[in-house]
Amino acid sequence: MAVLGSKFSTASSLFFVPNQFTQQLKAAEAVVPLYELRQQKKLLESQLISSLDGCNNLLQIKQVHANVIRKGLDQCCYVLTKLIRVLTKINVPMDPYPRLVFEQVKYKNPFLWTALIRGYFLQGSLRESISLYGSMRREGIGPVSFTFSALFKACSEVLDVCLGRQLHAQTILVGGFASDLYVGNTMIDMYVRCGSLDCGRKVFDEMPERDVISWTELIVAYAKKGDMKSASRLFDGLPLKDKVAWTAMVTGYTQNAKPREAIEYFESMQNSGIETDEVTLVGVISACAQLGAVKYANWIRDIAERSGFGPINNVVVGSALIDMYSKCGAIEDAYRVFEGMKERNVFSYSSMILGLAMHGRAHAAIQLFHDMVKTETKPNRVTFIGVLTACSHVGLVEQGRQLFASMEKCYGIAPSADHYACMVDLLSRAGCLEEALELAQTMPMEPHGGVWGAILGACQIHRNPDIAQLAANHLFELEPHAIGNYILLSNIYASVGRWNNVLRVRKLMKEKGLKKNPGCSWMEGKKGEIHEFLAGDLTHPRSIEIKQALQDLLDRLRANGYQPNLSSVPYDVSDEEKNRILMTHSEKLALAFGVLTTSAGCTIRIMKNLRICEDCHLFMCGASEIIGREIVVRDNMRFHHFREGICSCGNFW
DNA sequence: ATAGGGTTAG
Repeated sequence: MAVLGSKFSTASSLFFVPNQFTQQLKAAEAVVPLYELRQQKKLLESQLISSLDGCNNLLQIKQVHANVIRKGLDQCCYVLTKLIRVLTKINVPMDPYPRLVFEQVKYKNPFLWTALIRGYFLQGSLRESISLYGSMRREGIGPVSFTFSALFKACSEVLDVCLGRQLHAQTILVGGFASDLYVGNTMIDMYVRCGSLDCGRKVFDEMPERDVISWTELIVAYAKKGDMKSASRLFDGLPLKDKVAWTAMVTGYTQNAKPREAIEYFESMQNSGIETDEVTLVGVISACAQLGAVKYANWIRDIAERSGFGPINNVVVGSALIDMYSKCGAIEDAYRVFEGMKERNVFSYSSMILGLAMHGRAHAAIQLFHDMVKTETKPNRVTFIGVLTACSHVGLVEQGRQLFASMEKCYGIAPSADHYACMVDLLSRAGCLEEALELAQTMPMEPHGGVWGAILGACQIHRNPDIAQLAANHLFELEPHAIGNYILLSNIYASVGRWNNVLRVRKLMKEKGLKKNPGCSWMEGKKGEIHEFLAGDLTHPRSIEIKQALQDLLDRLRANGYQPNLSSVPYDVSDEEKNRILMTHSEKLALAFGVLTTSAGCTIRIMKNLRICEDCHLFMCGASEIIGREIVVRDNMRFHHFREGICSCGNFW
């Protein structure tokens, strides 16, 4: 090949020596079979590599290795590098097997060296790894930037920032590598993954040359830390913004609970002519899920479908859409997406199960779980959270116990504190407060806020101020600033008329400088605009009409047997005053507005920032019957579908 | 070959 190459390697041979032209042709003919041979070898290599990719045990790898030797590729660094990497992946000790593979190659390239160095490193033989790095240098092979990239990658995998720093020093010592773009980028990534964002930033600032990857790495790091200000400042300075960088911003805002900004960035991204892919879509879909607005939900779904990443063929987009529609209150749409998907994985099932549970369709959720385990998709910890939540919302204590027991026995999943929290929730809601308390006190790990919070919540349903105080004591330690716990405890005391205790809790809140969140409800208008209602607030332009509509509703409800639940007012005031306060609750204002502005037969959808109170719940039940409409309320916990006087939660929330 | 992604309960 080298001989042939030299024969027509210069232009002069072609143009100035005519009698060589025929030689050229002959040479070309000779090249063709060689070329084919090369293609064949390439094909063979890639076949062997993909079969190595499919290996997950030593025996399979050894078979492929035998095949490699039979085909005469026992000196091919490309394939053997892969072999060593696969052996590393399944944790085969570097000595002796991978080491032997390495030794048998006469001309080792830097990739092969690096594979072995990385292998030793990942298996904890740091010294061997460093000494190999020394031998490599003595043999005059590198290091190449790739070696450092691999080593930094290894550092970030084992989160060893100390060694990372030493290697960083090496890159400067050896000379030149600290300014290499690849090395720099992997260094940034290493520091960032190890939690040293500032060091990553320093590397970035000192790099003589940066590319969009360097920028994006840092943007993501700032976003993950919750510092969107720094992230967006960097992004603004980025000269060439590509798809990944834009997506990092969209997703960053989503992950920091800023859905409107995420959607804004997505729109600017589209306006800049950057194409959308599935990763971007997933970020925006999550943002729409947080917004909870059906209008946006349909908007992004359309975009997904038009861009060729629709839910039918794309399992990730599909799963995100299921979650989004559930959180927008459109559980039917969520189910239609689920049904239409060609492929479903554990995310799709878990999202659907959680969605059904959130909407009070517990039996459907449990049924879906049983359907799921008949398929090849194995449930994971999140799936169990979903199905246990479902049990708890309909009070299926026995079924919940069985499922909980089956986690470890049938699926090899050790219950986590969160799963215990579900069980405690299930028991305490069902009225077994003592048993729930005992489980919280005997569970194998320290109970977290979720566990005590479940008990506290159930104490309101079952009017048990003593256990409530006990749970609250734990909560005040674990979450001293979570205002909801204080309010809940005070409401529990209020509901049984222990006003002294109510005052004590209020005083505690005051001492800690905690202020009650005002209740707030909102509705999506016909054009997608948001109408917001604060408790007791009459600043809406149509508040006179709203007040009148609410009064009409109240009169009709009373005529139908509704009696206001006065214990929902946590103040020690007259019954008359209690009656008045109840009618200022924000969800009632929103309901009256909904009655005024939507046409008959149309579902009224209300969102609320706090948990719906008992009286409003009762009121909604009655209203759904009287006006003959479905009312959907999303409170901070879950969805309530009120239809013909009955709520999907079975008065159990 | 170094950058971006979906489900979590009170």
